[in-house]
Amino acid sequence: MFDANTLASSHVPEHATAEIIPIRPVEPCNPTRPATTRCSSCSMRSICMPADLSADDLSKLDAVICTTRAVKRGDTLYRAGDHFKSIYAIRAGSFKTVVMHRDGREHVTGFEIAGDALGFDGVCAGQHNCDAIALEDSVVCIIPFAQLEIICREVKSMQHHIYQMMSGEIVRESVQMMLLGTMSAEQRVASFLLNLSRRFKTRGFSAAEFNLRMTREEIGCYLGMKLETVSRMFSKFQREHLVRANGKTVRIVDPERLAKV
Amino acid sequence: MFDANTLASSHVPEHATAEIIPIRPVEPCNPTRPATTRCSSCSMRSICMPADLSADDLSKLDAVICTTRAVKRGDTLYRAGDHFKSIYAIRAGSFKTVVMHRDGREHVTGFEIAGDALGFDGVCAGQHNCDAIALEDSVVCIIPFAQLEIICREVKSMQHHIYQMMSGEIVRESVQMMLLGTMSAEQRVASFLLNLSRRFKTRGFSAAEFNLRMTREEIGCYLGMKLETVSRMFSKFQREHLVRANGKTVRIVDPERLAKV
DNA sequence: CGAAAACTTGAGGCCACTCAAATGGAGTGG
DNA sequence: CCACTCCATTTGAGTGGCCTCAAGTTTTCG
Repeated sequence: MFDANTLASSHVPEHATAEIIPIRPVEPCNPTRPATTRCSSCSMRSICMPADLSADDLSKLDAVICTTRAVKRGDTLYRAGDHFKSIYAIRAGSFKTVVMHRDGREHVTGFEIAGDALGFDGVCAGQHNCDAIALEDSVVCIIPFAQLEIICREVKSMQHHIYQMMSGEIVRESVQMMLLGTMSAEQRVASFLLNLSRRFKTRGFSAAEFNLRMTREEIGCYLGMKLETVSRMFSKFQREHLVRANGKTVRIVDPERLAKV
Repeated sequence: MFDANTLASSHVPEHATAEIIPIRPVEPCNPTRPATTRCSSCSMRSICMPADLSADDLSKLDAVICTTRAVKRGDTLYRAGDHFKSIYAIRAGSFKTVVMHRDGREHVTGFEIAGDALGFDGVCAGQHNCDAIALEDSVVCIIPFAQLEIICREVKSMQHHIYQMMSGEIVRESVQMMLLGTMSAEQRVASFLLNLSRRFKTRGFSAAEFNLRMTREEIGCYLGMKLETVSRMFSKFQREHLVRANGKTVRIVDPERLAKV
């Protein structure tokens, strides 16, 4: 088996593997064997698809989502301006989405990890609105949107699920706008760490300790501050025994007090 | 006829009516007659519905969207936590959407005017995520979401249109995140004015002169700055002959230079 | 292993905030 | 219609948080 969990774990650096605790059993990764990409047997299904699909519905999905794509660290899955054709479910790895202003200014609009979907921004204008860049070697399921629309006309729960996913993105973005509009640098970094923690936990990893796949600069660009400020906040939290940060490895020591910052 | 244009115009304060130039003919408003709310005859249709609906499709829409609701200035259309049942198309007037943090901090996530849709944030969790508050006496079309989903399974172009609207909201929010994350106070206010201008123009009003329905404080809360700073930027633009602002009345004198700020 | 990239920390400056006061405008009641 | 009140807006003065610039250290990766 070659599922998302296996891959995700296989990309954790050696020195940190012991700290990351997958709840689901981890099976050995066999990269020589072609990926069997079927929603019906995917361990990410509970995260990226509705729960109540029948066997019949699942076979429809399997017929549509039959290809995956590997994206190497630093490569783009799509760029702003690219023709929109598919959305992508992250099977393994992680991405950042970046919007660019005409004057060259960049802003990171989100970090997406295994189980997240990418690409809904392209439906509106028929072309993507941001760059999606892999933060590590990653694998995505390719979901042709036209075919997904057909399924959604046939399967009510799929239809509703897609609406929920898009609505969820709207809600997450509005929360992020509040963060950017009203919070201090200290509060933003605290929120960021707790948010990542919660998402890792949902996916069966440790909520307390994890590895950041993004640089301080990328975090800063996401939170609307400079990389030096991010670094200072990490140091501050460390001094206050809220967090232990060692480079990319982060341990949240006191989540309650961190939330109250 | 009792359409959105008529209403919108009827709410423009007397002293400003002459400045606002509707492109479509304005018909007299007759508030004693019940509103005939039919998509098939609504002048906002080109803004809030797909262009290529057949007569048959339109009659399906008319069967679903049969009620409107008047919301007085300052009243809420819905609140965060309210059970989600419908989305709303603004027929006349304008709204702000506000998210609130546990600690009482508020952030304005958007200003919506006639032709815009409201409420997609509720699909995700089955309850609304923000408050929608009328900035002036307004009228919305109520669109029960469950029934809209049924239409979307039957009418391909409606299905696609809803996806486009939600995607559009995702894109607008990501642009706003960039604004909040990377721009100076001066640039934010300039973007805000140009954005409003463009939207008024799309709806057949003057791009150069319009009335703000929101206070400086609400603008500041939307742009992530204090009301005093908003006021200072207005004054600054006035000194530089980019904008003429007199209270709520704004005239954009030099849009090109304003865009380059 | 070596070069490049990422990270940390310090010093000083600037933009937006806070606090304060005066002015203007809208709505209300006599 | 006017006086009054309340809220919104403008403007000024001073402060502080985050940015800029810089140097040194650590980590990553070919």
